Amino acid sequence: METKLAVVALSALAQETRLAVFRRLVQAGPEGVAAGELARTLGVVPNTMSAHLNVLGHAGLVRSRRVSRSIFYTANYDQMSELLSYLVQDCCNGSPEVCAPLAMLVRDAACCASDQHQPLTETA
Amino acid sequence: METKLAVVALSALAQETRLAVFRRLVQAGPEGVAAGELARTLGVVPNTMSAHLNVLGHAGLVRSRRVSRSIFYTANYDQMSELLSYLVQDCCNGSPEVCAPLAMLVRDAACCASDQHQPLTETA
DNA sequence: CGTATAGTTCTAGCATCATAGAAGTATGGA
DNA sequence: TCCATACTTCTATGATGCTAGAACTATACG
Repeated sequence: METKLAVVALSALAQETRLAVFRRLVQAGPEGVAAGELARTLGVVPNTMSAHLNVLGHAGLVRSRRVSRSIFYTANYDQMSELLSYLVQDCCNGSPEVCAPLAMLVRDAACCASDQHQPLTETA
Repeated sequence: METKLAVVALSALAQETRLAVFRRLVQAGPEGVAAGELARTLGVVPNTMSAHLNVLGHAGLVRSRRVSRSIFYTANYDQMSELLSYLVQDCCNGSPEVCAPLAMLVRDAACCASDQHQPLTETA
């Protein structure tokens, strides 16, 4: 990840409402949550929520898809993983063999994420 | 980690100079880097750098210690781990068995960090 | 004590961001 | 076509943040 994009992503998360939205979407999984429900449950007027979602989307942290009249937002796990990787990257330069696996794990944080692999909901 | 603190930490990292400083300190390891050297190498005047370091310190992301006339700053790996944990926490609520180990790994990101355990440099 | 080095605090100006009212766009149903 | 629902875009205002000049504090050394 590039520095500028990392700053944009961190700025997007550095706001109480947006951070709450993002974590809610992370927890919600691939199905996502409608913009209206996010606004309602977080006590924010729709236009403000829309502005926040726009910021998160511009940072690549969320994606949206229209379902009838609602617009569902989902967390972009890949982007989140890249951001985490960027933060721990080259951690403790002296002992990379310790941090390398961590970075890989973080990179694999695309759990139940992209459409390429299944959510693994059957194990529960 | 509490929401407010997470926002403060993310805000601290959501700025180009501060993000560069933090990553440099993450890479530098336990020894840290002097404030003056950070200012010089990143092309920032000392007082501005001091302000940035103050923000990072207030967020708990860095610690400082005086060595003669210089003040050395080090990354607080524990706080970083907590922040990463906070972001991936409860990821994909449907399949926690996938994300739980990830969260634990991130929590253990205190590699070569605190004075409690060794850097494990012998594996190389 | 006097001077140089290393950082910090004070202060002010400029820029960016968060918020919400009002208006506009898109979908669904009668 | 007409209306209701669901979001978004436009706009303006108040708040917060970044930056750097100037002055201040702390350490080192002769």
